[in-house]
Amino acid sequence: MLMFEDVKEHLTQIIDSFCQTRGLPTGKVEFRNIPFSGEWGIAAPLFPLAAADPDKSLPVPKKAQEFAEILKTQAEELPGFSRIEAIRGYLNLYFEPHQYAERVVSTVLGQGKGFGSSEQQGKKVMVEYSNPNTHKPLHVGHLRNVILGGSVCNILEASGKKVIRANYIGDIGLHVIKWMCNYEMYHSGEQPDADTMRWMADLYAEADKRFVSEPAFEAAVRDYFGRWDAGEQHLKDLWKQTRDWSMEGFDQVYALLGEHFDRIYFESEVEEPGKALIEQLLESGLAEDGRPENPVIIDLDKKLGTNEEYRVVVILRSDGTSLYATKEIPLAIMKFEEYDLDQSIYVIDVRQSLHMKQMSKVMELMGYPWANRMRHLAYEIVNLPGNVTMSSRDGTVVLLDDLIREATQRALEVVREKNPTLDADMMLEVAEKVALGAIKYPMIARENTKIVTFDWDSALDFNGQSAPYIQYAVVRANSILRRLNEPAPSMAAFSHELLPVEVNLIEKMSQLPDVVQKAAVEFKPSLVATYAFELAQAFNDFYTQCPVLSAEGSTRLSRLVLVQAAKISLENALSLLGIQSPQVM
RNA sequence: GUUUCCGUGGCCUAAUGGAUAAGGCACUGGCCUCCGAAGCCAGUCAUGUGGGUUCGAAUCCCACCGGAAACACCA
Repeated sequence: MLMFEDVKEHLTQIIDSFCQTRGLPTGKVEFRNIPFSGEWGIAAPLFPLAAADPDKSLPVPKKAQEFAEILKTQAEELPGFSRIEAIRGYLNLYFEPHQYAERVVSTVLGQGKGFGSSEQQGKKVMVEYSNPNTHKPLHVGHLRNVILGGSVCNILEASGKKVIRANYIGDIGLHVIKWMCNYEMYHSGEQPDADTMRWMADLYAEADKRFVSEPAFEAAVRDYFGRWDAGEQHLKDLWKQTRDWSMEGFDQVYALLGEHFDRIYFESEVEEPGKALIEQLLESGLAEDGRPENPVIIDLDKKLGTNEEYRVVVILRSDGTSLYATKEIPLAIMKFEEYDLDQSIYVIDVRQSLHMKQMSKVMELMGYPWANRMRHLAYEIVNLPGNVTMSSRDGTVVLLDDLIREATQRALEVVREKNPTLDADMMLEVAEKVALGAIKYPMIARENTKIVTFDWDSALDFNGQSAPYIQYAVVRANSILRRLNEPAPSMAAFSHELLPVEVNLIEKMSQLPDVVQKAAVEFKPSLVATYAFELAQAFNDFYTQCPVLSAEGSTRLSRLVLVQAAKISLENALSLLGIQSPQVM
């Protein structure tokens, strides 16, 4: 509870002086929330203190209870608590509910959109994410990366970091050559239609199919690759044009998802610097040249004296062409030189863990002091039911385009049914917000290291633990405020008897700043996703049990400000997840 | 073979080493003359196995079982 540091400090002083008189070490006691609902306070488990007592005449739980009872009498002078109890080795302090309700609600209302965020501390962090290949479609697997990366950026910003959103685009390679070759042979002169993404994707699928099934086409592609390497101008022009189309398609999707980037890196711009670096690595003796038979490698285990831990990195093919690692090395350097980063984060799926570990080690061996400030944020992939990995080759991918379209269509049907009086534009706007929320939420609502299984039924389910459930709570709150025929009060005293559901709602709201901090430190948007759902649950409990507009006098006023604060908290939590809140649905 | 990740009700997930393991889906039965039923209430069912550390373990350590992944010219 970030908002009640002063209370904790007082209590800490009491406990510390108790420790000093008994000859016990200080700083052993940490506070936690009381896990029972309906009451509101902090708890101090005294077991660590009891275990540290050299006097072992009593078992730890009994001693903890004894300490709790002594501390209870000493803490009773503290203001602001309605009740203090010593039970089962815990010292529980229950807040005076009205006072703290006012404190929480006025903080939320005072900070508004900033509630949950902390002040800037000047630390600079780059987050690289999304990283699509041009000329290829985006599918549901890419979605997890974009949503996770974007959300991590939001959360880091809210925690007080300066964030640079970076995107590393794969704009060269076999996939690009295949696409261009197929285009020139079968679609020469054609232009993308309004749905650029889709058009590019269809042509890519066609090219890939020909590549594996038509030997003549495969031969043509190889010929193309040769001409590309020779630097034929015509191909460069075509490449630039088609890459632009692909980038336009990405921009459409990013706009729809609400994502933006501060810095775009292209693979093509780091290829030559990479090759130059390889020469340096060979001169310094770090790399070994096996050409022409074998590739250029760095044998990390040999250099470090480790055994099967870092393995071997291949940094240049035996024919002298570049690889992933060739380009990663200059890119990492460029980032730190350009931005003087405190941290450089890579949102990349878990299968590249070894590779990321190797890259960081290579940087260290090259003598860069920032090598240990690179961090791989690994996440598990998105599977299909039955543990089937999505593969563009097997045609098992679920295209992002199709998913968004289908979800929006479904959402539109529901909106039309629930809210038939809305005009058509508004219906579509609401349907998009609901659909996108529903799609995004499962991508970040579980731990990064757990596999997400995609299936259409649950992706299009707008009930239960889902974004629409949380959005619905916002809409309900908004509905109350909309029906109010007078200006909403800016603040009110909480003098009525608070029901347990009101206390729970207020307590949940108060936790947002803590949740954001923790999510930022651990790079876990899932904590915010879970929190947002619990907050919505707390609001729904409140909504069903506490009449607002029909309540009397001060109860009505205090509930009105509570509704406003709850709405702000819900919207802020959703916004950190990259999910928008409709006002009606 | 080496290494990493994951094992919690029928299914999916949650729980700074702390109190009675929390929700969602599905299923069954209730709740709209009352601020929006995309909601609420009620019911059945769970920490892979065996050790260890600890006052206390779903959580930390070891072993095993089961699943996934990575490990020299894909990214």
